[in-house]
This record gives sequence, structure tokens and C-alpha cells, in this order.
Amino acid sequence: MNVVEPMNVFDIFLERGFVEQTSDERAVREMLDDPVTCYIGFDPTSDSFHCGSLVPIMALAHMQRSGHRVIALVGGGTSMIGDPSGKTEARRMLTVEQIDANAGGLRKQLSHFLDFDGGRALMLNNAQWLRPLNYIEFLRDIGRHFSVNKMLSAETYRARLETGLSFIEFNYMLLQAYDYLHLYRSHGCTLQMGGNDQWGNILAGADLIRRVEGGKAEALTFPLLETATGAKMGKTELGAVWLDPERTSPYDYYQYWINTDDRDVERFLALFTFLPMGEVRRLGSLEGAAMREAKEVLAYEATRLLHGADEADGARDAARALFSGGSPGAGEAVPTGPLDASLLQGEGTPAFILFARAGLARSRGEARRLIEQGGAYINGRRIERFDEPVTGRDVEGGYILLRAGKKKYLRLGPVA
RNA sequence: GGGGAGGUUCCCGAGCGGUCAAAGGGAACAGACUGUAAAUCUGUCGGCAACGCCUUCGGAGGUUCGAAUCCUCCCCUCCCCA
Repeated sequence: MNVVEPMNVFDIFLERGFVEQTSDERAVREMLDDPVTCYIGFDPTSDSFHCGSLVPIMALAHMQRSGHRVIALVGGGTSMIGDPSGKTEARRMLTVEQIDANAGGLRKQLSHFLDFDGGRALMLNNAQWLRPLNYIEFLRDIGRHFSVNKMLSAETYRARLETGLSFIEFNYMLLQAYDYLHLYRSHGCTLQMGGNDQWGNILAGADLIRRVEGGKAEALTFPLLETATGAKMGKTELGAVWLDPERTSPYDYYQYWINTDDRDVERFLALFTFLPMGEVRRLGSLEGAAMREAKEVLAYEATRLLHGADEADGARDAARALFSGGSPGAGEAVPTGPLDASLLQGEGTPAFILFARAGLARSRGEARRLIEQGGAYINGRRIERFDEPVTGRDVEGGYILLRAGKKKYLRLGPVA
């Protein structure tokens, strides 16, 4: 047992930048002095989370570490409808099978951050209670508590009124409110959290609980993160940064974090690692080139949390080797692609064709431009001519290391 | 149902018979500068072994020596009225 009085998780949230709005700050803090049950809803539109979901995931992890019970709710029922929040267009609908399959993938990823043993954390699917709902009963028991006037004034729906809002989507708020009510009744859940775009829906649920059960339930939302340059969190030129190592390798995941804008480093260390705030502030205050140390810590910790220490070590070692000279023997974590050995026979293959085939350029024309602009390297040596042949002589240690631009590396091989 | 506006290369957005692979901006990419950051500057930004050839301007036809630009039909979007 801790001798020191454990910190209220609400203060941890405040200190680390998790809080955008709360239904009642004092009530929420007081409530969290004792163990509570809370939930966050996740969208099962994919079988993997991406970086954008890390804030809610980390929030659940903090809750659990502070002794609270957490529920990750996948919207198996609601995503068959499509949430209009923050969208300009309706979401596409998914089949029951897709949703169930996706939920499995999400659970696996959550288990890196949460301990599901012995019911300490639960993963529930709202399809369980939404699918059997009876329309007449639902209208009578739940629908009567909602004012259309009030809903239309909600920011969520106002924007959609411009472009068109189907009746199905319009009901999303009721279903999500019903989720909260259901979890309040069945699990004593008294706190729902979510991204700030969910504010209206979460409050609707807390309201419903008060009206129907006379109960008290709270809401807490997280800020919607943008990087300092205004980009959406977790998006790169190459697409989303996924938590699934099959889609975003630990190496690329590490790279995403190490490329964090200086101005975001402290904020991200607080949100995406468990490092003590003293250390976070120290790293965040580093100046100039020393900032790289902070980014390395951020990248390493973020990668370790998700993929484990071994993968994080590999990603860090590969990055260090590559970015300090680019030797081909940079380790197993370097992105590697297969090489058709016949390409190296005889005259070999012109470099621009090799780069295009390797996927480092979208077309041969692009590969050609890349080389002509001086952005292409083989084993650390800049390629001079676009059609410079690449042959067996370029194999070093069984591999050929290609580099496009400053940061994109691809190792081809092994060559027998 | 009636009337109006429009659909252009990743996005916004010019072009309205040849000089259009299509202005300008954004995004993106490369180079320089750096710290795998930001900002700035320069270049690139449909495909092709490439001073040329090929395929693009919602779709299908047509007029013309020649069409993103004109005509016909169709599809879609938005606005106003009902």
C-alpha cells in the first residue's frame, strides 16, 4: 500500500492536459476520490485504432491505474447508423460481421494499455442492448425525454442541417444517451468521457440518467488535438498512423513521434507517456538541438507502451544507425522489402526503375525527378544519373539500402 | 414539381474554339539552411528510357482542320420557389 496519499486522477488529467470540458468540475473531482466506473465509446469502423484515439486510451489507462473501473464500449449498434458529430457527411454503415471482427482487433490493442484481467476493465458492445430494442418502447421510455428544438440547436446537428441530415443520424444522440443510461443501470457507471466533439452526446446521456433514474452522472471531454502546424493528430502524408504493427511498423511509429514539432513535445509527453510531470517539464524545456533528446524519449516511450521494449529498442537503434550515416547494417527494424535478385543480373536495373518498383516513388517519372533533384541514395551514396544501373556490386551485407529524401529508408533483400 | 447556378488535374479555384498537361493559391515532394523540428528560399508537382509521344477537364454522342471551351442527351451537386 502506498504511504503517500494517491493523487486524484482528475488532478492528473488536469495536469497532463486531458481536460477540455467537464459537466461539473468540483463534482467530478470529488467523485473520483473513491473508485468509480467510467466509460468511453469507440468506433468499430476499423479493426485498428490510429493515433487519434490515443488520448482516450491513455485516459482509460490513467483511470485504471488510479483504481477506477473502466469500460471500453464499442459502438457495434450505433456505428450501424453513423454519428454525424464533426462530420460533414454521413458515415458509411457497416455490417454486423464487420463490426464484430473489428471489435476483436480493437480489444487486442487496448490490452496493451489496459488490464482486462478479472473484470478490472471491460469491453462491451452496445449492439448487445441496442439491437433488441423495441421501437415503440424506446420512443415511449426514452424518446419522450428529448426535445427536438434543443437537439437542433446543438452544434453537432446545426452544421448538418445545411447539407442534409437523415432521420437515422438524427437519432444517434438518443442511442448514445441510452448507452450511458444502460451502463449506469447495469454497471453503476457514473462518468462518461470522450473527445470534445462528443460533448453534446455525453451530456444528453447524463441528462437522461437524471430524468429517468434521478441519478447523478458526469461528463468529461478531451481536447481535440492538432499539431502545432494545424495538422490532425495521427495523420501523415502516407495516411493514418495506426496502432496495428501490420499497418504501421514499430519503426514508422517511432518515426512519427520523433518527428514531432518542437512546440508539441511537452504536451505530447504529458499525454502519451506515463513519465512523471517533473521529467516531462524538464524535457519540454530543453533548448535547440537538445530538444532531440526529448523527442527520442517521447518516441521511445510511446513505442514501448504500444509495442513493448524490444520493438522500441529496435526502432530506436535503427533510427540512430540510419540517421547517423545510413549504414546498411542498421538492424532488423529498418523497413525492409523483398528484392528480385534477377534485377541485379548483368547490366542491372536503372536506379529510377528500382526506386519506383520499391515504392519509394509513385511512378517512374517521380523516381526520375527524385534522382534528378538529388534526393536519392543507394547505401548512403547520392545517385547522380536517373538511369544509373544498380547491380550485384551494390549489395552490401546481403542488402541494398535505398533512401528517398531525408527520411525515407528502405532496405531491399536479402540477396542470397 | 417550377426556376437558377454549377461539376476542371490531391483540395480550393481560373480558363470559355487553337498559343492548354491547363493560371493562381494550398497541400505534397526534392534541394539549400538545420536538430530526423519550425520558419525561410529555390525547384518539382498526369504517364512514358522523355526537347518528343500518350492519356486527362462529370458521362455518352455530335459540330469542327482543331474542343476543357460550341450543340444534344444523361448523371450528380448546390441555391431559390412550391
